[in-house]
Amino acid sequence: MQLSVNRDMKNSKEKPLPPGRIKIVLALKSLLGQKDFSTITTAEIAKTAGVTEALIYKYFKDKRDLLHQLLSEYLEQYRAQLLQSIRGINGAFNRLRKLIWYHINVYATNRVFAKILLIEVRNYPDYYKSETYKRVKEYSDVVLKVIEEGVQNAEIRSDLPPKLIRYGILGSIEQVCLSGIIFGKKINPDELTEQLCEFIFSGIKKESS
Amino acid sequence: MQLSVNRDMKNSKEKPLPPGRIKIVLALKSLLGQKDFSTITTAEIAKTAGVTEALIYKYFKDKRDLLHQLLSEYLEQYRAQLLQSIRGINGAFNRLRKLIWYHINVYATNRVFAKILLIEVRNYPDYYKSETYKRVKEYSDVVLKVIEEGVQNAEIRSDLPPKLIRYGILGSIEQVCLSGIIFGKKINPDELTEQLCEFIFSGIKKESS
Amino acid sequence: MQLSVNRDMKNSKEKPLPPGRIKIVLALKSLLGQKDFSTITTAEIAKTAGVTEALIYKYFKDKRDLLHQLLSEYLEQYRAQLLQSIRGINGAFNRLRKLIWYHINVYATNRVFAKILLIEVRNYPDYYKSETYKRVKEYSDVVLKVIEEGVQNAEIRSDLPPKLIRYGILGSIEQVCLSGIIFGKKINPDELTEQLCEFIFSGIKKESS
Amino acid sequence: MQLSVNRDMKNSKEKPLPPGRIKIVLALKSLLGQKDFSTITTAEIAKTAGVTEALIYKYFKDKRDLLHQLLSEYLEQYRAQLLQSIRGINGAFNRLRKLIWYHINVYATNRVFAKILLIEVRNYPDYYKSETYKRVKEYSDVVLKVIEEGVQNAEIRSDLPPKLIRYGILGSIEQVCLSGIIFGKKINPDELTEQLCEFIFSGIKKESS
DNA sequence: CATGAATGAGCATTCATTCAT
DNA sequence: TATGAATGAATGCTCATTCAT
Repeated sequence: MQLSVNRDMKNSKEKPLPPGRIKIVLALKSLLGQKDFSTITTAEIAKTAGVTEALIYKYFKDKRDLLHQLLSEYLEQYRAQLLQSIRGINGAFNRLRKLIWYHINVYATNRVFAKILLIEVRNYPDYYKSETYKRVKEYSDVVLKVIEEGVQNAEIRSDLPPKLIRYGILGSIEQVCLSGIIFGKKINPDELTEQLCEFIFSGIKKESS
Repeated sequence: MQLSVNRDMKNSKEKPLPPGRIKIVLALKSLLGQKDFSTITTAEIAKTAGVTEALIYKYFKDKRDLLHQLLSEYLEQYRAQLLQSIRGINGAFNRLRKLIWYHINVYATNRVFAKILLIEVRNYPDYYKSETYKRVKEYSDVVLKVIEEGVQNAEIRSDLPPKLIRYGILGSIEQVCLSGIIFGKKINPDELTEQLCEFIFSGIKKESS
Repeated sequence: MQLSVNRDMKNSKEKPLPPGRIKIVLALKSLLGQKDFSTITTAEIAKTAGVTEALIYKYFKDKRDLLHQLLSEYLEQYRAQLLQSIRGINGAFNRLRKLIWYHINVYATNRVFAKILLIEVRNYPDYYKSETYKRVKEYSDVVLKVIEEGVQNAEIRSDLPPKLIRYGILGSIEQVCLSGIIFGKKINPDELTEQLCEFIFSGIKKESS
Repeated sequence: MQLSVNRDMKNSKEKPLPPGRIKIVLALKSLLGQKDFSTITTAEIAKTAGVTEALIYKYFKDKRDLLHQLLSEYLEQYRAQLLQSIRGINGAFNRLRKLIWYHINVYATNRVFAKILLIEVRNYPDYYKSETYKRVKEYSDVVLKVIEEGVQNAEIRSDLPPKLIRYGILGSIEQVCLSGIIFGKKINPDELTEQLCEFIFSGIKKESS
């Protein structure tokens, strides 16, 4: 579940990211584990990273951009792992179950990522125009694809819009994880996956299947 | 559901609060509807209230104290209304249903209050030592009493600690309302009450009754 | 050595000072025993006095004026006591000894007064134009008179200007008391008087006498 | 007697201090010549220095730290000069006389330094835990060494603890300079040194020598 | 690739003071 | 005689950000 930050996203053959940049992102990641983004100062990030504050602005437009890029790197990483994790699994429901488990497990094991995604970025009005939001959509498109395949294979009801189903799935996961994240409680992926699938599958499963 | 801030809590015959104080509380209330408490500045509060920043510190120890007092006033108001609303209702389950509905409805209709109570104050480590927390407990004691009466009247199982039941009820309400509050979605009190009661009642109802 | 603040200075037959005023002066006196004048706030004075801040400005032009008036009352009190204390004493040297002892004793027993007089007021450029400074001169005129009488009675050298002698006496006392006051050490009036007189008297005493 | 602030203390080969920092220290030094530290504002310091207030906090922890660092630089400078000035002088008494003169002369020529050291810093309770206090002790250790050498060479009585003697010397100098500093009177180093030595030497000189 | 130096705007908070009642 | 309400002007300090080198 470790995220490699020293590789460029689009093409892993490209030259590695400069060490200063890596250190900065690593520093923010570490700090986000301890406190809110809004209470983290650039001075703090620079000190933790062992670089000067000015360097942050060499690589990132501003403090918020740094957060967004960190999030992007996480998202890209998780999207790739997600794709990998459902490879070779047959049946829409088995794939969805795996997918739900993977998603909950990310939230359960990476609180920093969960906190950013579920809380921090949403406060900012232009989040939905951001590059980050694009990546979030890329990520959720993986879910959509699995659903659409399930519909085509006549496993999933065709009278519900796939997007609605995806919304239901991701929304439920969020709702279920959110309070755990906010109040710092443990999240049990196995149990939650079980409960959630129980609910979702019997809701969307075609009667005849 | 409007909270009257211009009356003293303990004794409605006492002299009215000074207009500046009222304006300040009103200003914060209005601003909390638009943005996070941490991003609201004293200058902003003062400007919105039409008073000077200094006046804030005449009536409140500091910015946080202002938030706490606002919350206190809400809590006292709601506790009184809550007591009023269950008067004349017979049966522990009917009382609980009313109580749950009332509670959810407060969250649904007063987002500012909900946001403060469920998110803002919790970040502060000494919240649990605060005067505000005392009022929260006063409020939740009303719930406890209803449960204990239900136990005494043999309506509610006596093998579960009443405090645990209260925790379950309030916890469920919170969990259910939290994401609605954070993501600004509508909360439907009738529907949620129905679902919640379904779950809670069949869990705690005595078999023999 | 208690200073009665409830009587007007110029005429003891006049009506007593209003209780609010008395309380304010008393409050400042008490606070000056604990901390510097510059760190004492009007809010603190008012609270200690049990009155509102506004009342301070009914009786005193400003915070500094309050200090000056307190000092004035002390000075008037001490001048009267000083005159009283040398009554019936014969001989310039005996009178001076008494006078020096009295002066040192005031500093020793009333640190508040000493601190104001020796430190606080001097920082203010217009102290020398103030009403307070007039009273200080009135006080030191008592010393001057005793010296001049000593000169006329041929007890004290006539080749030294009496004002210079007075300056020497009061200057020595100050110097000797100052460090005690600043560093909070005890001041021993008997001992210091002895040493100071030894020095001063053998310096200014006429050879032939 | 001018203190060069643009050089590092430990190693004169090190890179020079940034111009902003120098300007700030210079500005405070200048302002301290005109008014009390407590009445000097950061805004004033910044304006006098021709920099922004924020820069003060880049180089100094807070306003008080700036004062301490200024004092430290003075102290280090003076300690070095003091060591230099007694080089080549033979005999404990000659060395002490020089040392006393030097010390008084510093107070006489650098009122700013004298005021800080004798008045300002003492009000702060944690002065005695500060880095500055360490330097003061370093400085006074020079005095102690001279005394101890005098004892070993049988010039100074060995029945008195050297530390006591040092305390007596420095204490006398302080007491003698203090009122001059507070009341802004001139201090005559030659005369004061003469008087002080007269007193101290005949007190501590060994009978037999 | 990275830094040292510097900044502008803002922050919560304080304080002496005023004035209508 | 006394007060309750309100204020203007600071105060020490922070923070994200810029830019020449």
